Amino acid sequence: MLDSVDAAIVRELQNDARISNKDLASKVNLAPSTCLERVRSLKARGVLRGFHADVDLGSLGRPLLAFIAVRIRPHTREVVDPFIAYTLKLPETVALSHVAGPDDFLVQVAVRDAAHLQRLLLDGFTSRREVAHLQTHLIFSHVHKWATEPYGPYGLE
Amino acid sequence: MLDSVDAAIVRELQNDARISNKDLASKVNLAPSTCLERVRSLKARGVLRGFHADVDLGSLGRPLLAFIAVRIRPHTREVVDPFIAYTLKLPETVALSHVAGPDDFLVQVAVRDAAHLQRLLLDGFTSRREVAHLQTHLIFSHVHKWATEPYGPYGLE
DNA sequence: TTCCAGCCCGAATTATATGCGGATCATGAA
DNA sequence: TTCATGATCCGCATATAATTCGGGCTGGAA
Repeated sequence: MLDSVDAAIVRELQNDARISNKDLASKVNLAPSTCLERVRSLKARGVLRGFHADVDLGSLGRPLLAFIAVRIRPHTREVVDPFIAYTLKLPETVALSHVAGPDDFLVQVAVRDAAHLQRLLLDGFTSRREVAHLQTHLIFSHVHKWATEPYGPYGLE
Repeated sequence: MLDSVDAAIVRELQNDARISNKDLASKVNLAPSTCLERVRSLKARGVLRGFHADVDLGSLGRPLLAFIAVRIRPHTREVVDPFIAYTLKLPETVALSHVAGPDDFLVQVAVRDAAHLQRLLLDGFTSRREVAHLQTHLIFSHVHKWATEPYGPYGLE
């Protein structure tokens, strides 16, 4: 379990993963050496899974975001697993969720423009036999909340 | 625009935002001092927006993920803006997308369990006057692809 | 009480980050 | 072609930071 110091470390690293160990230690009131051990422990325990740059997709030539809701038929492991592997290999794919409900997957994609999206849909999805239904949701704006508060012992909810 | 060295730097920082400047420089074949300047420039130009730890939500007591598709009525700025602000303040909210289509918003939430989700839906959403329709999609699995390849000059697509 | 595990700290040692002067190179004007 | 200009890069010197390690403190078990 996480104690309050772990929670503080996690929060700071969610806010700024490139903070120096020294500054991090100072923010959570630990000596740098101790802080370093804490961070290592959090990584070892799988709490901290990685550190990633948040990049402006427009600068990468992919300013348009969309969700693609996909229904797969048949919804069996033999079909689902390859579909997941395939989708994750598409350069346009940003995130993939396997969900419950009428739709089976929600694929978040980043593309250059509408024409690119159209090509992706036609060539990348509807052309596949297992894809039974598609619905596209253009994304006007998207906000990711990088910091998530712990729920339970250290949350008050 | 990004040249190929910028693209390489961005890719490395997407993979590991806590890489040392020295190691990063070595990976992209630059001197550390030059690499530092490149990274600063990428931040200044808004290409690198931030660096964030990827945290295991289960460790934070929120192992259950869901999308909540929300329809708002009326869909006017006077109603939409406060709804966005409200939703982003909920501790359960992880991401919020304003989308085109029958649904107006897709809210990604992280909760402790089904009961928590139910409470969130009833007290946090359906109780609000502007919320006309809700549909919840439990997320069985979710994969985020941290690295996105540039599209255009440096992509081959 | 004694031992031990779990945490924490500070000092010393390495390693890294950063500021700067100056070299190199592509470009475009004369 | 020649020269000025700006952009980019590098290496070195110095300031900072990361990391290791020995040891102290505390609470619980025996």
